[in-house]
Amino acid sequence: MEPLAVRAEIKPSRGRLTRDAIVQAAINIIDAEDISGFSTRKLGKSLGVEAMALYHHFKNREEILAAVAEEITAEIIGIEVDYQDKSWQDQIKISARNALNVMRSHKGALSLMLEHGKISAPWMIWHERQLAILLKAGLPPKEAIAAFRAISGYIFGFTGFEMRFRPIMEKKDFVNLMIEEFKQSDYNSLKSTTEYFRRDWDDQFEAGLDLLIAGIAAQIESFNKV
Amino acid sequence: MEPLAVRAEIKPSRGRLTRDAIVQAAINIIDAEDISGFSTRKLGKSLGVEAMALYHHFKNREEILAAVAEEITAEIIGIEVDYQDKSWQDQIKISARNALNVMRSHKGALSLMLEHGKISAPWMIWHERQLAILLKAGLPPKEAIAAFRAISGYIFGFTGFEMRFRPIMEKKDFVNLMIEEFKQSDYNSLKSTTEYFRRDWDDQFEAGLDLLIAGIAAQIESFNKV
DNA sequence: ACCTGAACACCGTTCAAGT
DNA sequence: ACCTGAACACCGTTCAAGT
Repeated sequence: MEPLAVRAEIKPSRGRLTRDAIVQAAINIIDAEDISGFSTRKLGKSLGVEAMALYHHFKNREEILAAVAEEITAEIIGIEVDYQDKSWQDQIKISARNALNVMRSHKGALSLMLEHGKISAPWMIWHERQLAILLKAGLPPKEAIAAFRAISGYIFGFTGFEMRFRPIMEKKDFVNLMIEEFKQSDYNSLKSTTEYFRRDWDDQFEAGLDLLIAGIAAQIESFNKV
Repeated sequence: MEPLAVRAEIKPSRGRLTRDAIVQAAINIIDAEDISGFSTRKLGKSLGVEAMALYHHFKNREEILAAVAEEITAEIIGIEVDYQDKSWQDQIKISARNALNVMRSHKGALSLMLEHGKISAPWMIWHERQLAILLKAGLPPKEAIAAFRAISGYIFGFTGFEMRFRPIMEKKDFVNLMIEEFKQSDYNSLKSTTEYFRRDWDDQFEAGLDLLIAGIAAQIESFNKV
């Protein structure tokens, strides 16, 4: 009979690794160090395991990153509360803001989704919910898809730019650098707006969304008239 | 005196490498093999040079990729023709379509810009031109920036999704797979629209842009009324 | 079934050395 | 000034072996 101590040491390391634990550890690394700081070897180490152990749960690195993208998509749709009593405009706004907030908490989320995202269950739920809102609001299928793509494109595009450029624009010397840059140029439109670029990201996000919603509302109205 | 043949062999390899040549070679690799297939060693080999020679022209891999992102941004704004006689709506549409076309010809462009893009000269020209159109159309600075961000966000977000999901959706068995997937679900909105998803990308891009333009036009009108 | 160790082919980057 | 060769610390992944 073997000493219990040894069994006790080995037992908890048996089957300890799960897909969920791996995905969570991967998200932690990517949040802290960006995608460029992610490696299967680091991931293994953070789980107290050799990197090769991961291959028992995932086919390869690509599949791990696809699972991370799916998990973040699940986070985006998961925090959506019941809002059936709200107008379609408010429903669009609430889910858009949720998406923005989740992406803000995972800086590399968008690149991850664009490079490794699959058509996953949460991704389909996102489609389903947005389409349901737009169809119920009165858009025919074809127009609903165009509106859906416009909204999703805007949300993720805006977020992508914010993630990349906001830190640069919010640096103390950004405006001075730009003014210096513009001195010998004729970038008059940029000159007159530079100061606004670094402020009010939340308001700007909402304002852009309102433009889109106004366009959609006008289209719904035109359909109702016929 | 040394034999000329040797000098002739060595001479053309002296100063052969330029930043432009490196960037072009990098674009070729990324277009053909995606970002994941890019390495400084491959890049060197494609130029007939050791990878370490690149370090004389660029500080590191990151700087090469930033230069690639800048070059593609230059392509996006470079093909914009003179359109001063068009309406602001058409000017927005033409430049949006140009951006879409360039991104279509460089599959990995968006990820590249979001991960390695800097506030470069062509990037500023893009801002300047779009803002000039919107300011001239009648928007105050703050609203012009919101509209600019909405348009740019939409263009790049839509394009990002198209690059990632269009190839998947256009596969022959996509609709069947989705129908199979939906059989035991209540994704009713998706069910009724699945077929539309794979078609008419150009029309959908235009339709989404029209929604945004309609919203902006309404806002301009409201400013004119005051 | 689940994990390790050794190995392979590949990375980015440095540094001293060559011309 | 521009490029190479050797070296270093890292990759992703495979495979046979351990429990």
